[in-house]
Amino acid sequence: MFRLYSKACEYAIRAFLCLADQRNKSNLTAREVCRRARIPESYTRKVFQALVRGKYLGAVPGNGGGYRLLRKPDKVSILEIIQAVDGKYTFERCIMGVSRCSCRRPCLLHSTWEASKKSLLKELNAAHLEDLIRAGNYFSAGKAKS
Amino acid sequence: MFRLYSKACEYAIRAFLCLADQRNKSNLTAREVCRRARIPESYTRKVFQALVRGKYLGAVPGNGGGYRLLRKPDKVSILEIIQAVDGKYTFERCIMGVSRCSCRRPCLLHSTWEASKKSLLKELNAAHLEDLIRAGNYFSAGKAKS
DNA sequence: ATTATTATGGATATTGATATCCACAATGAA
DNA sequence: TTCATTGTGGATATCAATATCCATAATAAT
Repeated sequence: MFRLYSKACEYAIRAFLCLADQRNKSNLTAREVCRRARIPESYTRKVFQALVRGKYLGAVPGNGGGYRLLRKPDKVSILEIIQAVDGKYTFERCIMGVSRCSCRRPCLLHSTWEASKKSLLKELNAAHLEDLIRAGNYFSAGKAKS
Repeated sequence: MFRLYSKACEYAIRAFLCLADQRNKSNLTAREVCRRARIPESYTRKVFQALVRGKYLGAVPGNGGGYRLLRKPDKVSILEIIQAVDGKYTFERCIMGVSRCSCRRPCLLHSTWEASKKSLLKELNAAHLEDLIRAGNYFSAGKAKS
């Protein structure tokens, strides 16, 4: 079925929003982030590791340690998070599974999808963590059903 | 990662285009459709079964039998095929996995996604089998990598 | 009626995404 | 130094999507 992004990515977005909300305060442990964001801890830990390697998160091990956002919430778009977790080219693969699909050798849905994708990416690129938190539904957002 | 639709759906679209191209001629066996569309036969057979139940395809068993499109190619949109295979509500599930997400109780990405989805569905609804075949890239479309 | 052909439905195998667990390294506090 | 705390990395488990196989039913030709 349709999926905009992976589960790992869903958790990352929720965690980022949590960490963005915590900005300028002390860092948060993985346990605490996952508790607040209501996402599975053991799995999300793996996601964090990748995000640390990608320089999105800073990690401090040991007593008093935890994670913190390395970039300003108004500079991190949802599109960036998706690409950081699901891969830079997650939206570039041919939706018909044609390996050598391109404008010159288009698959059957190439132009249709190109048009749709353009507006999709535009929206995702325009949505920043800061905006979503300001929108005010941060704490009312329900639990993700894992 | 991102997926507009399932593999089953990808095969259905390719098969439908093949059957639409065959319109007004005799029906085609599953084997022949899959050979022409370059999709795995054993799996696609299962997809056909569902499409027969959904009244999209007509099936004739026995010698000389096969499948045929029950509706005119200019009346079948890509969106319809997707919904027939992946479920009518495949685009309606909350992308944040929030079970009770709605306009009144929006998830963090609700409005962002609603805007994106609107244009996406518009494109998919406007693309009909007839159009895609007329576009002329039907036979040049490469093999899907299974 | 017999045979060849074709779709159907059930059962099972394979694969990738998701999820969990545990030993280990790193850090701060006592 | 010793201890509690916390992130890291490897291994493994679980689950849903994908894929394959086989016995059976339906149909046409002979």
